[in-house]
Amino acid sequence: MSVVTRFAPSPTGMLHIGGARTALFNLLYARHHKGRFLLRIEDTDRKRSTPEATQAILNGLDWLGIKPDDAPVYQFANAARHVECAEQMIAEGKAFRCYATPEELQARRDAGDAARKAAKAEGISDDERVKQLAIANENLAAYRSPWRVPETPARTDTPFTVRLRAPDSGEIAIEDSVQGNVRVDATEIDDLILLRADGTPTYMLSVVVDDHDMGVTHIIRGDDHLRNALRQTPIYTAMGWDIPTFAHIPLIHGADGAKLSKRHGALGTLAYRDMGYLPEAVCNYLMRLGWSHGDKEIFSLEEASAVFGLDAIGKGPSRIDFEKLSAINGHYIREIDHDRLLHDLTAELSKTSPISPEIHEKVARALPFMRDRGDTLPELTSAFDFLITTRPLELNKKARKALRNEGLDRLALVRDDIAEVTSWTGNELKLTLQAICNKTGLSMGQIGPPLRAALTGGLPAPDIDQVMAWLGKEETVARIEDQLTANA
RNA sequence: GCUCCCUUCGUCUAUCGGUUAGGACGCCAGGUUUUCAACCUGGAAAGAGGGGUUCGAUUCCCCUAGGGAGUGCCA
Repeated sequence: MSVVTRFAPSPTGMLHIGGARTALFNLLYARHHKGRFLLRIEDTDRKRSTPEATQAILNGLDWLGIKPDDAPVYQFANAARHVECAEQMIAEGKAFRCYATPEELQARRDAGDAARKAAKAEGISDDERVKQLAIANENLAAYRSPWRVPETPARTDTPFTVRLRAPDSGEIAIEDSVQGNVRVDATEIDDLILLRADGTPTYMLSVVVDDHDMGVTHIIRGDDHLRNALRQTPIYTAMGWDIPTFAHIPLIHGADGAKLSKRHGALGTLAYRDMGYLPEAVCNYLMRLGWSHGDKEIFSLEEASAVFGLDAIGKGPSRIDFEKLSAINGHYIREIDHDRLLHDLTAELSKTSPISPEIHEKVARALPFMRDRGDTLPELTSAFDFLITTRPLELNKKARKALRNEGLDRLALVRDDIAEVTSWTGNELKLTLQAICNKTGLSMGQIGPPLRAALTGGLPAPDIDQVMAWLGKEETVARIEDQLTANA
């Protein structure tokens, strides 16, 4: 049987980093088994689902390079089918109509909670406490069965929900590829609601029906759904369907170990793009969060899918670490295609002010030698400041110091020889500087600093001969002249 | 509260009863050096605690502590 996986987000917000990783794992698993990876938008909550959120999710996946093998399925479009299944379960006595109102249900829950709290708060004997707890639990258990109406009388006058008739006794168990064998007593599983009072299907029903209809064989999702897997298996059983393989992966936490919040990184995936991260870096980082393959750190999607397996996923939650994300991003900044990096870089540069064709050309020339000067696009961008800055240069403290007294003399000393260079290449300029050293008896340590100060204003920059080559003769000489005249 | 799950350097992780407990990020030191990076070399850094099982436990079992998830007519 061919593997089918799916990613099933609900369109109520951005595609956050945890969702992206879940999608990634599903993709990787399907690829590894030469199966199919599908996307389903779980929009059954009409109040909270928005088209904007759907688009944001689609865009986020697209940016990461996570492409489903088929058009997305919109869950709400299958509502009629879901209702049909619920009705079949009613007809077969596997589901029932429940006439309890939300208020009644809440009252029951409150009563149970209150009794339990009271038992805990008051200083009472163990015997008494056990008794009270028993009463409280009985109250809670009571909310399973009293509303079961076997004959399902036609009571159209009262609103009702449709509930699954969950097993009353025994054990419900799933064999989870990540969590292992998870079993729970049947009394722990409630008669979950299949159809709301307004007749619409709930998530619980819809996922099961859609997963079955889409032929999903492996459900890989966050472990906040582990409990749901236990609750959903009775639906599969009631419908006489095969239960798919589950794999509940641990959630991602913020750097402080707490649940991911807006503060940490529960940002939309696209926010990472805007922060200057490359999609392959985000993918790579996400893959390694909770999954590993020996000591290997760098994976392309292809490399990862070749070796991906559920058994290598850890059970504990992992924390997001932006330092490491940046380091991996740096790796990819050094690796990706020149034109693409140039494109991204100029886009980043243009954010502050539009750049001229001349500057663009200089940046393009310098880029191959500048790649290791930043792990993210903004960092890399600022490394080009010395090139982009306009005359007259503003000198920082260090540069001013380098251009005092003998520094200025030395600058004057090199000016003519540099101005006479005809073949304006880094190599030629390097030789020129060496020749000046030989001629004057000065060292690079003596002529370098003032020259650098004049050319960069003190901004960080690579080798001075390269700097001159990229600036071009005209700009180089002009920057030197600026300092000589300003300090004359 | 209850149910279920988890626990190796600060972080991500390797180890599938016997290792000087390995790698990566970060950190520290040194080297290189005309600035700042990069780069190279080296270093510090971990089995939550307590009981078992075993010739031998990070590894298997139990307890405790800590953390997480769930407990909706949300998904």
